[in-house]
Amino acid sequence: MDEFLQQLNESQRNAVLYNEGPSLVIAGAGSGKTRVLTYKVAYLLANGISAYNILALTFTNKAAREMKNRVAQIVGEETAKRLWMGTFHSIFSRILRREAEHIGFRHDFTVYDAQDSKNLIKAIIKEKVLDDKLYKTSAVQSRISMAKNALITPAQYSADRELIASDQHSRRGRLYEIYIEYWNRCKTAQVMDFDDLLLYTYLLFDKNPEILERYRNLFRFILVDEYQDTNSVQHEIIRMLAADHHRVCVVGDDAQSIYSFRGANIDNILNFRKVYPESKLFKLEQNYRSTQTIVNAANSLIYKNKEQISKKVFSEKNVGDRLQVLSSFSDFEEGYNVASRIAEMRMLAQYAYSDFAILYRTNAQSRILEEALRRINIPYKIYGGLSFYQRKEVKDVIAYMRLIINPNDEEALKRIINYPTRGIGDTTVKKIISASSLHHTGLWEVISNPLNYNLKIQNNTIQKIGDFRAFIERFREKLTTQNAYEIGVALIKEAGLVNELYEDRTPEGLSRVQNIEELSNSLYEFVSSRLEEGNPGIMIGDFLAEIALLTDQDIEKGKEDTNRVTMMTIHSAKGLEFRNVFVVGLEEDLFPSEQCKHSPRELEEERRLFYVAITRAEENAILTYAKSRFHNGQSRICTPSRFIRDIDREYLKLPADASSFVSTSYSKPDPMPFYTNTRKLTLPENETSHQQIGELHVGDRIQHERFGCGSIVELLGENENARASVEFESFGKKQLLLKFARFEVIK
DNA sequence: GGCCGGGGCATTTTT
DNA sequence: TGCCCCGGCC
Repeated sequence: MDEFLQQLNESQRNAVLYNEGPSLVIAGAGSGKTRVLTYKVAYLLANGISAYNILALTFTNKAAREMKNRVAQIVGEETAKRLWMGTFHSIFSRILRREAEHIGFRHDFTVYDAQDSKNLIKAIIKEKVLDDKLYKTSAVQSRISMAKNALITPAQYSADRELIASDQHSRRGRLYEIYIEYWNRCKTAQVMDFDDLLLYTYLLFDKNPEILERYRNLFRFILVDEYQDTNSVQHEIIRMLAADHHRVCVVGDDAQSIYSFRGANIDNILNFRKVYPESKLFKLEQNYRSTQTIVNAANSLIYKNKEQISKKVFSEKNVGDRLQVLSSFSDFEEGYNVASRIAEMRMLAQYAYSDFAILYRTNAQSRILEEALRRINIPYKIYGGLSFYQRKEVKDVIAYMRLIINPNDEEALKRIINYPTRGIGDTTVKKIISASSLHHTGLWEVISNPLNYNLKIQNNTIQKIGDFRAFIERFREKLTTQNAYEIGVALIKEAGLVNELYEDRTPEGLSRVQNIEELSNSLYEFVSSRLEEGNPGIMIGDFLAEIALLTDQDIEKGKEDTNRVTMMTIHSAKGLEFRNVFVVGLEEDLFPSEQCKHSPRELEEERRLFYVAITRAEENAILTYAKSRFHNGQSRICTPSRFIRDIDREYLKLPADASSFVSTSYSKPDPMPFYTNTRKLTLPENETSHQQIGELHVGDRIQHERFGCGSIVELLGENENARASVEFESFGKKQLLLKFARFEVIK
C-alpha cells in the first residue's frame, strides 16, 4: 500500500488518508481525481473495511466502470466485485428492486426512458383536453422532473401555493393534475422513470426507518464522484445514509458544474461544509493535463465568477503556446478555417486525427463543421444523436421484453400491441387504457378480461386482443425456465419483427435488421459473460434492468473507429481530454446562449461551461468565432463572445482584426457574399464505398465471435453507419455494423 | 396504415 | 433553413 501512496502528490495523499469523518475534495480539472478515488477505496479495503460496506456513486456507467477496473487492478477482481460501486441510478434501482414491496411496487418493475415518459405526458394532456399550445409536453415534463428532483411529490405539489401560483401565471394552472395523473399511471403500470429511481429511494428511506437503518449499517463508507452535479434528492439520500457515521467523502469541482438545467444544485457542493461543519477540505490544485498557459487562461476566465470555492490550479508542464483566437466572416468560413488549421497542425507536428476535438455549444453547429471536414477528407466522428437502444427497431423488441416482464407497462404495450399489425387500432387501445384508469386496475387485467369492463368493442376485436394476450402469456410462462437470449431470439422470430424488415431493401432497412441482429448478439453476450462470471442473473428481467440505464457512451466503439477528429457538445466533453481542442462559435447569443444572459447565475454556468471546454486541452486550445451565422433560417450578424474578453490578454493570440471585437460596437457589418455563393456546394451524402475504414481493409480476414472466419469484401458508409460486408465461410455474406460487430482481424 | 405536406419550432441531456 | 409532428387523404 505504501508503494501506492508514493505515487500521489501531497494533497492527493492527504485526501486518501483522511477517513475518520466527512471530507470534501475539490478536484480541479485534470488533477487526478479518479486516482484519488480509486486509491482511497483500495486504502479502505487495506485497512479492514469490507468491500460490501463501501458505497461509491458516480454519474455515468463509464466512470463507474473505469473506477471499478482500476480498483480491481489493485485489490483483485473478486474483492472489487463486492463493492457497491455504480451510478446513482443503478445502485438505487438495485435497492428499490430488493425493497420494492415497501413502496407498493413489484421487484420486476420496468423503467421508462425520457421518450416513454414524454409520450405518457403527451397522452395525459390529450386525455384531459388541455390546450397543447400552453401545455407543451417538454415544458410539462421538465416541470415534473424538476419537482421530483426537488423532493416534491404530487400531493405536496398540489398543496404548494407558490408552485400553483407560478403555474397559473404561465397559464398552466392544471399542471398539478397532470403530475398526479402521471404519477398514478406510472404506479399502476409498475414503471419508474429516471427521476423516480432517485425519488422513490428517498421515500423508501424516509418512510421506513428500519430499512434506512439497515442500509446505514451496510454502507459504512460513502464516496461520491462529481458532487457538483448532484440534485437535491441525491444530496438528501447521501445525507440520510451518512447521518450516523458521517464517513462520507465527496469529490467534485464547483467550477465544472454545468448541469443545473437538469436539476443539479451547485449549492450542494458550495454548502457541503455547512451540512458537515466538522468536515475537512482538500484541494487538488495541480493540473497534470494542460500547459501552464492553458491553465492560467482558464483560471483568469473562471475568476470572473462570483460564486466559487477559492482555489489555485497550477500546472508544472510546459508553458506552451497562447490560445489562438480565430475570426471568420461566416459560420461557413469558420468550418473551413478549423478544418484547414487541423490539416496544417497535423503537417507541422505529426498529430493523429484523434488528437483533435471540436467542441461546440449546440448540436446544430455540427453540420457545417462536418461538411468542412468532409470536403478536405478529414475523418471525424460525431457524438450525440440517437443511441442504439433508442432506435425504433431496437425499442420495439425491448418493448416486447418489457411487456413480458411487466404486462402492465403502458408505454411498452401501446408501442407493440399493434406492431406488427394485428387489427387492434388506436380506438381500442384508448378504450382499454381509459377502463384501466377508471377502475384503477392494471392494463393486463383489462386485456385479460375485456368483457368485465364494458369496453364496447366488437367481438372480432375481442378475439384479436385474446390472441395477443395469449402470445405474451406464452412467453411469460418461459420466464423462469429460459434465459434472456433464448427468450429474446424466440421473440424476435415469433413476433415477426424481422420478416417485415427483410422486405425493406434500402440501406436503412438493412441497418435496421443489423441492429436487431446486434441486439440478439448483445443478449448472447450478456448471458454468456454472466455465466462465465458465475452470475446467476441471466434472465430477461436482469437484462432489462441493466440496459434501461445504459447510454450510447457505454457501448464499446469499434477499434477501427479510433483515428478520427472528435466532434461533440461541450457538455458531453466533460471528463475527456485531447491534445488540441477547438472551441467554436464563441459569439454573443450563442455562447453565452441568449436565453441565459439575463440571469447572472445562468451566465456563470455558461462561463463554467467555457471553462470546461478550455480545460479539455492538453497542448493547444483554439477559440473561434464567426461574424455572421445562419440561425433559425436566416443569417445574422454576430458579436464575439464576452467570454473571450474574460481571458487575460496575455494568454491570447488575437486575430489581426481583433479591434473589431475589443470594442463592443460594430462598424462595418460584413455583406457575406462568400457565404451565399459557396453554400450550395455541399456534397451529396451518398453511401460511399471505401478501401479502408480505420485499421480495416478490404480483403482482410476476420474472426467473428458468432459467424467464425470470413473475409471483408466491401467497406461502406460513414461513422455510425460504417459497415463491412463480409463473406463468411459457413454463414455466407453478412453486413456488420462496425460500431457493434465483435470480431478480430486475423493476421 | 402509410404517405405526404403544412405549420410550428428551434440550448445544453451523465440516467 | 431544416426537422418534427400532426392531420388529412388515399
